[in-house]
Amino acid sequence: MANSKLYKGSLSTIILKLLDEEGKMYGYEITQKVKQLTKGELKITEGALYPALHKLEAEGLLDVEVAKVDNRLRKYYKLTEQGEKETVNRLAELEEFIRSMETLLNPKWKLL
Amino acid sequence: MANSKLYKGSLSTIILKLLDEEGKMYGYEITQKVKQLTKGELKITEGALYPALHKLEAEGLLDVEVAKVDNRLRKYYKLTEQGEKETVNRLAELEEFIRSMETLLNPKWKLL
DNA sequence: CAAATATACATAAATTTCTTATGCATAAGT
DNA sequence: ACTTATGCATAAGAAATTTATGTATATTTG
Repeated sequence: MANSKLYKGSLSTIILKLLDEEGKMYGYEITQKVKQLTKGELKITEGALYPALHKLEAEGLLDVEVAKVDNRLRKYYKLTEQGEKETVNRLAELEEFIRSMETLLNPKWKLL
Repeated sequence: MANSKLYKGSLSTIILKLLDEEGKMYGYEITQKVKQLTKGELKITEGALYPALHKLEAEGLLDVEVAKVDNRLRKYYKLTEQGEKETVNRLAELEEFIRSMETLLNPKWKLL
């Protein structure tokens, strides 16, 4: 996998948001969903994803449930109650960041 | 200084964009400008800013010019020709990232 | 006028987060 | 048979930042 440009810090928020929308997902599914939704612009690498999932779980924001499909293992993650609250916070933070970036990138202030 | 949430990777692009708009700026001025434009949402710390400026200079994207104002030192930075080209690229990348994030955060896809 | 704040640069240690490189295993396509 | 897709995982290294300092001058404030 080559370039993706994720801007460090946004990954866990993306995960939380997807789980909030989809209810439950497993790791591989998340990588494919992000690739599909962003038309290949964002590629979540496994080396980033799995540690991130484990961390979110350790923080008590995710619950895991193991399933076996076609003799292959899947680990389904879903938000805990605490995870849902934290999702709200992180989304607000990320959206605030995006608004700030747009302010900087669309310099209406140049006119002032 | 407390929270700012810069999302690693965006700092150098912010610097390049500001210099593209303002022509030339010195470090401290950049921190204040970002704080002002984002109404305090984004705070560039000095520990991040100065190494970033030095790196951009080392990469040949910035030129420096030292000035003394009120017996205090200022290092004015401005884009080199190469810096102007690179600014275009990095802005495009960052805007692409923002579009991707908005796709993920505003799930019209939930309706599909 | 002494102390605090603002201006202005800088660097180093530690932390966080990610990339790259592996590794294992099963299923499906060619 | 071989490659690609599915599915998990970890470790080493790189990159970008935070936090903590350090130095120095100017201005504001009690």
